[in-house]
Amino acid sequence: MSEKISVVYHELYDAYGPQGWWPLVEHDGTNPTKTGAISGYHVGDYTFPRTKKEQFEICLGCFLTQNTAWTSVERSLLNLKKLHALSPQRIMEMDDKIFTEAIKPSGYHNQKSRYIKKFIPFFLALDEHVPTRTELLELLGVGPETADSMLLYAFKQPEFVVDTYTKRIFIQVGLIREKTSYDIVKSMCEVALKNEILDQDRLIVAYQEFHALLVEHAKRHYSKKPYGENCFLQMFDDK
DNA sequence: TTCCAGGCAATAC
DNA sequence: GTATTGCATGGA
Repeated sequence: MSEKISVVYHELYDAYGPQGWWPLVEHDGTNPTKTGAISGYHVGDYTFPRTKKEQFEICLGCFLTQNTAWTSVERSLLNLKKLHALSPQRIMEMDDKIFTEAIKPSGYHNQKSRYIKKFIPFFLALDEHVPTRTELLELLGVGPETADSMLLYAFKQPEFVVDTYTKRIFIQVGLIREKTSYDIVKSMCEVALKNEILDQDRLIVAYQEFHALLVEHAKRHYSKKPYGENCFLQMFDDK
């Protein structure tokens, strides 16, 4: 099973190349091969986030992208940028209604606004401390995917991110069943990559790329039914 | 018009 | 413990 996941990772990497996640609005890099991308991807540069502000922007994106297309999230982030409100301090100073209005394009804005306003004191209190997964999961609006996304992309911790796309692809190629739990899928991916990548920093990069690659592949072949049309991964469906 | 998007909390069984 | 349901905008 580990071997098969590894094959999936390498097939996707060969097909699409490095993805440059997590996108940042203030970074002007692009990846023209990416579906639905406007800007902000930093392909091949794994030095991000380089500041607390960039780290915060990633956390913000983790909330905003819950069940929402990234293009919509980007619209919200650009609204905030225009208001000079891409920092935790500025958002706390802002009127709730103005903040909520700014993130309206990404949907569920009333709940996401509350989640983020409650998250900010937690974020500021961290200072240089890296939060644990458990600490994050205790926060309102932070479930397993949001926690892992923050840990992997904002805090550079070796925590694999599973999303609906990941499960959809894995079901199609016969790796899991419909009801396989989040934690099981996460663990399967982590074990598979740990087996072949011993260096910690490279492992984190591989986690980052694998998740991004699964999203990219799913956007192309698993967004509309029937899922998996023209998906080249199914050719490796032999074990 | 209908379906879907880089989920989560609250509630029901 | 697992299964539903509400949350909401914007694009295909």
